[in-house]
Amino acid sequence: MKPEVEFSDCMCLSIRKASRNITQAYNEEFQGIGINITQFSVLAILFGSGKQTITKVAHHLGAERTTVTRAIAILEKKKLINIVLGDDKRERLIAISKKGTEILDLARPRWKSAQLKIEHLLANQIDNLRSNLGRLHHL
Amino acid sequence: MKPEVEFSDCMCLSIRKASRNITQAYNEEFQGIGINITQFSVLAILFGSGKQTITKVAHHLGAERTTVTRAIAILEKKKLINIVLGDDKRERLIAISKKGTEILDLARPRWKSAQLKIEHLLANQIDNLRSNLGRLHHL
DNA sequence: TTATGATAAATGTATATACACATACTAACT
DNA sequence: AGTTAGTATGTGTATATACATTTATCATAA
Repeated sequence: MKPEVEFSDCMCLSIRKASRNITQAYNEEFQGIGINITQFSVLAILFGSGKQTITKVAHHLGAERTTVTRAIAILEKKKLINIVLGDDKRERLIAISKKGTEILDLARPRWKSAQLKIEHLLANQIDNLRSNLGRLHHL
Repeated sequence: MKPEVEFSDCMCLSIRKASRNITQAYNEEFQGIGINITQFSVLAILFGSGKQTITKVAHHLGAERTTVTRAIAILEKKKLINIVLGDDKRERLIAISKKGTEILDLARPRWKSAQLKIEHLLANQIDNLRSNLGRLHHL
């Protein structure tokens, strides 16, 4: 009765598929706002935690630093952030701009709408899912 | 007692982070094999379900068609697949090659090892997680 | 002060992802 | 046959992701 591990059960496939689905769902909500969920995430962190280095933003997001570097470049091009050199001149300190705050205000209810759809879909399973996703950080 | 929806609870962030973690875990197992988990997925589908169009591979993976087009191009460059025109000349039929089968054989135990690590980590929660990820396909 | 090791960040390269658009072919209707 | 709608795929562009390497700066020991 040994349970065979089947490729069709690949957890990597499952989670990547779910990740694509969710990302698209959020991005659909953001249609016409001028930012996507990735950019929203960065702006929300900057708004909530204030001016900080790219490395710290990456930690907040749980993302690779160089990935965040590229995201920051996009936000800079869109004038949604301001960048200044730190006292430590290796650092670049990133802060949300006025325009960034305005767009963030526009985007917040869209985010909430997407989030509520998922919470509704998952109903009582949401904390469970969150907890299980959390375990995967220990890989 | 209204539960406020907080950005720190963003499901999109959680799942994308988990997706990155898992993908990296699988890819670490694949070190030195010459393929990554994405390529493994495509080869495994071709091996299991035989020669088929790009569109069908995309359906199997639950991925965007054009994403699969790019993945197929990489596998072709690596000589891990063979491509022939279908009777319907719009179609390109993709089949795993001899070299592809050999690498798949090498990769299978690596995949299983990564998969077992996750199943072990999640223990009795695995079916639960799978089921919850499945629900997200209805977005 | 200089040499050295550590840290912050950028860049090069490859791949993953999505969407809009273009192309080629098929099928079906007239 | 000619038109037209639908289908399979490719390509352009933008962004996301990861890893290796490089550059600039800082901190510290000699």
